[in-house]
Amino acid sequence: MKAKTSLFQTTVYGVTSRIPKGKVATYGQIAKLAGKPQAARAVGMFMSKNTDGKAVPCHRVVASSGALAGYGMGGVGIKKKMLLTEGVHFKGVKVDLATSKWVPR
DNA sequence: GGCCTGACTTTAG
DNA sequence: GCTAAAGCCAGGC
Repeated sequence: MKAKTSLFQTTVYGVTSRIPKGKVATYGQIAKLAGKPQAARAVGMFMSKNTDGKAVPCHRVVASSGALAGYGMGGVGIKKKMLLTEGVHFKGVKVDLATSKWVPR
């Protein structure tokens, strides 16, 4: 079979899978690493279409404000819970980017 | 090939 | 700090 994964999707998935445990990245950050700093929406779409939750930690991807955008596997509630379990700090209903934001190298 | 939708981001008030 | 509007990207029909 042929993987219909486009170059952009491959890059986005690669970057997302690189997010370490206990850290979170923003859509804009992933988009930028993918080569399209303005493709944050497209990144989110791939996540929504993504069924590889085991290979791609889409739950570690949040909005630029640290707020959880969404999760097609149970809702942001489950997403938040997973992040908390991994050691991500939360600032109310949002992620504490000050201490849990992923810094790509 | 064109239009609509979507897990976004940024700027302005 | 919050709300509203505009902009950009890719997928699906």
